[in-house]
Amino acid sequence: MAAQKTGPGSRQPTINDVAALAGVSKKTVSRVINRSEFISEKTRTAVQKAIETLGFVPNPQARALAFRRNFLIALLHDNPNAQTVLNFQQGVLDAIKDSDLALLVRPVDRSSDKMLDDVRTFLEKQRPIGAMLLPPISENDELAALCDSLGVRYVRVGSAPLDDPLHCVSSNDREVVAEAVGKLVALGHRRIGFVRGPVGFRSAAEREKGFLEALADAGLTLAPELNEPGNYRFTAGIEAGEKLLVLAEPPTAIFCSNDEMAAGVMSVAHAKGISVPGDLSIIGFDDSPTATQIWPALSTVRWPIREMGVRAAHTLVPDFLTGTVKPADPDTATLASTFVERQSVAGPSAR
Amino acid sequence: MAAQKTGPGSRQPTINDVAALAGVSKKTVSRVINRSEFISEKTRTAVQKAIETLGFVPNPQARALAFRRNFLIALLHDNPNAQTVLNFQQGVLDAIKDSDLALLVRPVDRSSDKMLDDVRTFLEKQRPIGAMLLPPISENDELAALCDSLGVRYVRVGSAPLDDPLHCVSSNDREVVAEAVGKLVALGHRRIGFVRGPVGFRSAAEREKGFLEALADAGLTLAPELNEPGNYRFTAGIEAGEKLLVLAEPPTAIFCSNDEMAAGVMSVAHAKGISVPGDLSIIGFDDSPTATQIWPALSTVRWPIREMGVRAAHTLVPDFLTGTVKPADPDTATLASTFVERQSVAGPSAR
DNA sequence: TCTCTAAAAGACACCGGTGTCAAAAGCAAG
DNA sequence: CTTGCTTTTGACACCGGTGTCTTTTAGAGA
Repeated sequence: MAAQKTGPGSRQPTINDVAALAGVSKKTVSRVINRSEFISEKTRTAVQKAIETLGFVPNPQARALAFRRNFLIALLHDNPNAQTVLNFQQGVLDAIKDSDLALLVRPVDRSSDKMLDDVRTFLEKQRPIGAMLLPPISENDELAALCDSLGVRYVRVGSAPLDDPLHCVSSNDREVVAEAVGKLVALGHRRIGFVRGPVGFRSAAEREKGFLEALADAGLTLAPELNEPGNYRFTAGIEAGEKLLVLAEPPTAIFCSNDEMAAGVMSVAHAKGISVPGDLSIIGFDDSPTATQIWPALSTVRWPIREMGVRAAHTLVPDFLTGTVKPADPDTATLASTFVERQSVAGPSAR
Repeated sequence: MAAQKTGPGSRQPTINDVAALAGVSKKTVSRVINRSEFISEKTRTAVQKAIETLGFVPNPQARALAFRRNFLIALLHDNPNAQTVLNFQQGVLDAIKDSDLALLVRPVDRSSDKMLDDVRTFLEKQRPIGAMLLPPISENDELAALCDSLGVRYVRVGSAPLDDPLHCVSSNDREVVAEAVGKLVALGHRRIGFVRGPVGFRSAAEREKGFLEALADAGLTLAPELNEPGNYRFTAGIEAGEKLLVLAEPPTAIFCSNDEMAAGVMSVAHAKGISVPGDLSIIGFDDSPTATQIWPALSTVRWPIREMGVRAAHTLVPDFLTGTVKPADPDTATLASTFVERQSVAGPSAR
């Protein structure tokens, strides 16, 4: 007798509707939804049929409440590079596709002094199971501590291990930068300029290490006048270019710690009539969209950001991801970046 | 007797804890949370204090359940341009900052034939209050119909009104393209090439209209050999450039329907030794990061994407956004794009 | 002081699921 | 046909809030 269970109009069917239609208790329906093993095949089939007939979809809010845990994971980033964020996000979505999880994306303002409070408020309000921290904010230890103190799991994504493997997904940037710069050396370059990333960034330090390693391997050292500071911005590339390219003995190649700065250096070269790669080889880092949208196309290092998203999801919430897209090699937390050769690199011109 | 209400360790305080501490019923606490007017100042203050003492944050899942409505809005996009998505998202977040809403971001694959099913599943599962559709998927009428049929509000974001104002936030791309091309004409350009966006895209059609309008206003027509198809990709710009720049009488200026294609055309110009802007002026559209990361910097049209995010949020869920960041002019659904002049434009060289 | 009314506060069911534990059903062995 | 066990199912409380309706309190007027 109780009110018409399928409801008037388009009310969303509930577990009670399914139970009524299948002639079982709601708890039994719950068991089917959650793939409990203590249920007979016959009942399971009947309930499944009722679920399909009604087009029942469990209410995630109600489940979250009853489970005392919701099914959200958060992606915190400070957008240094939109494409990177989106690619990573795509990887995470690949990984959680067939799970019950949903993804909340949250930009944070690293430069704000209220940053920690903002994140705290966000985490307290949404109570995600876990949070993924993209660089550069992944390098912030206070943030990781905050997650810990709130009982929110976290994974830090970075260019080198930042924490124990349980909390970390990283790529081998240092090695690949060394490889890339090694190729410059192999081509015959001896005066190789360096444009650094911002001070205090782990990624910048790793790239610098890789660069210096490659020089050292070749028995070279970095002349002070070839070492330029930078901040990952295009304008820093311009400034570095303006200095490096007017030297009495200018470099024949320049490694820039990211693509944006490499684009800046390249602009200066164009403006000064310096041919790339004829007179100057340039290598960047990130394989951002810009890398293939400038001329000549930029040789750069691509980090496996989408795969890192998959990996990060599996590191963060392995218990929620049975039977979904898996990372290629679940045992290593470090994924391989690759050097992508394009037209901005050639041997030094004979002079 | 009842278990220690503040709980062992770090259990999140609930409304019951607050009620107990303040010595009132949970319903009264609920009234304070929801700013009910039927409550005495004294009680409100006492409850507020208890809330602060405990650091109580209402459980959004429980609220969602009780309200029979959650506090989620969704952003659906098919990532044509990562920066655009992120800027729009930022605008939405600006708008919902002080509200109870949270934002779910969801990329969809426009080219998949399961796209509608995917979106349906997503909406049924998450049941957001509303969805924002970014171009190009905002142009998909089936998607809008799907939202309607699921009782999910929606807003379509586009380069021109796509629907009634209740469901639409747009920019005046056509006018601004006409303005930009008008400047080329004013500089003395007569042979102006055109690289179109993909067929079937509203944005491409609008930009084309604006281009043709400007020509018509100047009494010019578009010569067939100066009209190139495109698809918003860099390679399409390359192809268009390869054709336009080898003509017996090449254009002195080219309008490209987006920045990426403009970058392609510019690459071809560089490769052919054609000076930009000396021999060729180029205008793009989007003001993407690339626009300022190529040399010379690209003149382009910037659409007010972040402001559109704010506007979209207010159009979608005005009832949830009292007292938060407001759009500048709440009455128009159409926002103004602007022409951004940079170094890629000059008068035609005398020949 | 007492009555009446409006404002404030509370009791209790309910939103749609899950956990616990008890009851029912199924089945092999006696 | 029982007994005793295991498997399957269900009753009921509960998660943490809100809606409805009732009761209590406060204040104005007689």
